Amino acid sequence: MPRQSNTPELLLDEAQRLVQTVGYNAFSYRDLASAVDVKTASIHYHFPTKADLGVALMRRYTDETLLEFARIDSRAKTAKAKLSRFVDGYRRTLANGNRICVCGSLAAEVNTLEPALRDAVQRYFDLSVEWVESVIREGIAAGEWRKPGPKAPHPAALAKTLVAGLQGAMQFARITGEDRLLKHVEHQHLALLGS
Amino acid sequence: MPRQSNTPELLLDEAQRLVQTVGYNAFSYRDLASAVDVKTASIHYHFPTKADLGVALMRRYTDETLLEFARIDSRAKTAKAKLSRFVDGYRRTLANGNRICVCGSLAAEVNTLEPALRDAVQRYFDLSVEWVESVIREGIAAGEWRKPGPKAPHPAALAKTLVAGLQGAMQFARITGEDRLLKHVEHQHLALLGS
DNA sequence: CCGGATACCTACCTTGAGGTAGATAGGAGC
DNA sequence: GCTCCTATCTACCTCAAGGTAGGTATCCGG
Repeated sequence: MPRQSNTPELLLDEAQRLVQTVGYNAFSYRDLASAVDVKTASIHYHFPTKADLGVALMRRYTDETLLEFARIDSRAKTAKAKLSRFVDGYRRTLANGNRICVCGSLAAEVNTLEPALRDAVQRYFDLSVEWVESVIREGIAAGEWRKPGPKAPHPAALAKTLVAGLQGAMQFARITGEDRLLKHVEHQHLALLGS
Repeated sequence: MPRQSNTPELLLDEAQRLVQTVGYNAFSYRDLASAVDVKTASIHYHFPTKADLGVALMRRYTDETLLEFARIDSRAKTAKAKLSRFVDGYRRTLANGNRICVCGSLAAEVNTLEPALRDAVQRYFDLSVEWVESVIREGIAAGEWRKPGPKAPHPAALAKTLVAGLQGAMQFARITGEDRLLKHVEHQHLALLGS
């Protein structure tokens, strides 16, 4: 028995997969147990309650997303390229077994979640919108896009509709099989920005 | 004991409210029973299984929506006015106790639903998109909006992103408290149409 | 006024949920 | 070699889920 097992990570992997495919309320410790091949009591050892597991999952998911933002910031040259990579993350998620965003899934059940978990979801959306908005402002400052006015909506509004639109598009696409929807959302926002 | 009770309707009312606030998997026959003040066995009398209740709910919800489309078609003069009324329906839903669309809620749990229920959700989205697309084509034909081209996306794409965007916006708005998001989505689509 | 249908009830079942108590195996440090 | 800690196990608990069996009250049509 190793002093440090990676069981918690394996459990979070499976929990994330299940949240993204069936939802938070629809999976049980038994599901996790059979997938990772441990007993449910062992899961309670690592995550005393399901809310603890949910919070741990959200922490990891948020950290990974912030890391991804940093990666995009350092590697993509233009604001347009940054947005494109951002949307591509959603596309890859959907392509990976018809998953949707963890927070898009939790958003639908938000009124059943522990406050700590609900707060984590809200924080994730806030961070996403904040980053997207900064990218939009950067693109405007760099002359890639036009300034807000009668034709171009404000960056704050565009950032929110992009994030919300992508979440909705993933759920919609998963049901209808529509595979170009995320691209449409991206292109429409680019068009509104004037590029 | 009346020969025809309205218990089924009351049950569907409460079931709909619960789907829109906590989700389909998060409410039980006990919840319905206590709200409508009957016993769970009576609910099984009207709706033998929960899937039956879900299907009945979707039938009613879809019928009401189609009726609403017909009302809009007969009362609104311009295509722009039609879209405005359409979006206003979502706005009213959200204003009514922070509810989201029944199908937006079910969409997140779609992989846990009985096939019949899943089909009903897909049909709802198909019907919505179909109607929105027809309104957009009507607006273009009437000269309200510009034809699809390099600047204006195709009606089919716009219809899908509008429906998906509104679904995402409702879920996003419910969490963040953002109240102008639906308007933003509407205005952005109008801008893309050139009005 | 009686038969049958409707709409409800009481009482119960099985399953699976989250969670707990306490025992056990095994590597790390003294 | 003993002890401690980590990680896991077996065995159990309570509760609530969806669902069923069978009874009963009420009303309507004949």
